[in-house]
Amino acid sequence: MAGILEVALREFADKGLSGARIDEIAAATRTSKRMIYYYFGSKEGLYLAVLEHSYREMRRIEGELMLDNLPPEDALRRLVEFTFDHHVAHEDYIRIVMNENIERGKYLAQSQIIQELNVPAISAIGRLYERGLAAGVFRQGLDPVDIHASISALTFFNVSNQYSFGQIFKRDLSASAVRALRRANIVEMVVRFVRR
Amino acid sequence: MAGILEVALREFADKGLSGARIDEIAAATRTSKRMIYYYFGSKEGLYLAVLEHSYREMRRIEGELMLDNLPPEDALRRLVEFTFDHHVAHEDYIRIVMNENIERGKYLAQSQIIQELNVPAISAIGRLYERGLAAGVFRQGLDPVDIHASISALTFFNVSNQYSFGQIFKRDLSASAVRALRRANIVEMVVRFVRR
DNA sequence: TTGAAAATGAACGAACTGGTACAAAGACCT
DNA sequence: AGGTCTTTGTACCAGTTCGTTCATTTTCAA
Repeated sequence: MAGILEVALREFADKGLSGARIDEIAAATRTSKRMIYYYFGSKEGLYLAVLEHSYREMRRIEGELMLDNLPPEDALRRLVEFTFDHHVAHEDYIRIVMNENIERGKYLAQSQIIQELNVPAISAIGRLYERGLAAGVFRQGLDPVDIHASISALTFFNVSNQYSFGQIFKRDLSASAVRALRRANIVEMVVRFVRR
Repeated sequence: MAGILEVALREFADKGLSGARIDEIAAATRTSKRMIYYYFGSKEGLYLAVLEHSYREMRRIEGELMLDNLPPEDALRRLVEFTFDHHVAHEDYIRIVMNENIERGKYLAQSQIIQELNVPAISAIGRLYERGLAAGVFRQGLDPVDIHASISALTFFNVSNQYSFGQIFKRDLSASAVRALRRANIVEMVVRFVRR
C-alpha cells in the first residue's frame, strides 16, 4: 500500500491530476486497480493521500535542519542553501504543489492534516532573525513569513519553471555550473535583504 | 477565430492541457467544434496557438515599458513594480506557463515562433544595469538574465503559488494590503541585490 | 455566371477511463 | 470447525471525449 503512494506520486507529479491515469498507476504497482479503490475510494482520494504524504514528508525533512548554534547570517545562508538543494532534489514535490495551485488549492483546503502541520522553516527563520537583531547584524521590521516567501519563491521557481526558462534563454538550469551560480546569487539576495 | 483563442486561453489556463475540454471551448464560442478542428487541427494545435499568442502578447507589453530616461535605480524599481503588477493582472498567462512546465516545455520546444521572440525585459535590464555601473551605484559582475530570473521568480511565485501559500499561512495574497507589502519587499530585495 | 476553394452544421463513432459487480480467498477469533 | 471480517482478482459497464464523416452553404475571383 505504501508502494501505491509512491507510484501514484510519480504519476500525479508527472501528468497532473487530470492527466494521471488510474490504470497506469495500477499497472506499475504490484497490486491491482481494485486495491486502489479499496484503499483510497477514488482518484481524488488517492490524490489527496499523495498530497498529504508529500507535505508531511517535506515538513519532516525541514525540521531536521539544525541552525541554532550557527551565527545568524551563517544560519540564514545555510537555510537558503538547504532549501535550494532540497527543492532541486524533490522535483516530484514541486510538481505536486504546482498542480495543486492549478487546482486553486481545492484539495489542500480539504485536508485537515496538512492545515494542522506546522512549518518548521518559519520558526527557524523567526529564531535566527531574532538572534540577528540582537547581534545588530539584521535590520528591524521584517516578517519571517515574508522572508520565507522570498526564499521559497526563488528556490521553487528555479525548479518549477526550469523548462520554460531554459527553453527561452537557452540555458540548462540543471547544468551544475549554472545551478551553482544561481544558488550563490539567491543566497546573496536573501542575505542582503535582511542585513542592516 | 480570435474569439476561439480567447475562450481556449481561459479554458486551458483554468484546467490545464489534459483537463481542458474541447467541447467546453466549443460551447463557449459562437462557432462550433468543427471550426476548432478546421482551424487548429487538434487539441494540441489549439493549445500551441494559445501558448504562442500568450507569449507574444506578454512580450509586446513588456516592450512598451520606457525606462531609459529614469535614473538607474528608479528604472529598476519601476521594472520590478511593473512586472509584479503585470503578473498579478494576467493570471491566465501565469497558469499557461505553469501548465507548460508541467508538460516539461514540450510545446514550447515545438514553437519556432516563441523561440525567435526576443525578450525586451533582458535588454531593458542590460541597459539600466550598464547605466547603473557607469554611475557607480550598482556593483559589478552581475548577469542581466540572472537578475531577470530573480525578478521573475519573486513576482511569478506571488501569483502562481498564491493558493497553496495562502492555504498554509492563512494569508490571502490577493488582499490589497498584503499585496502592497509583498510588492514593496520584492522591489527592495532586487534593489539591494544590485546596489553596491 | 460559374466554378473552385473556404467555411460551417449535425450527427456519429471508436477509444479511453473512472468506477463497480460478483465472486472467492485469507486471516483471525472463539 | 465455523463464522465473520478483510483483502483480492476478473470482467465489465456507462459516461466521456477527441476527432471524423458527410453534406451543405458562403465567398470570391475570373
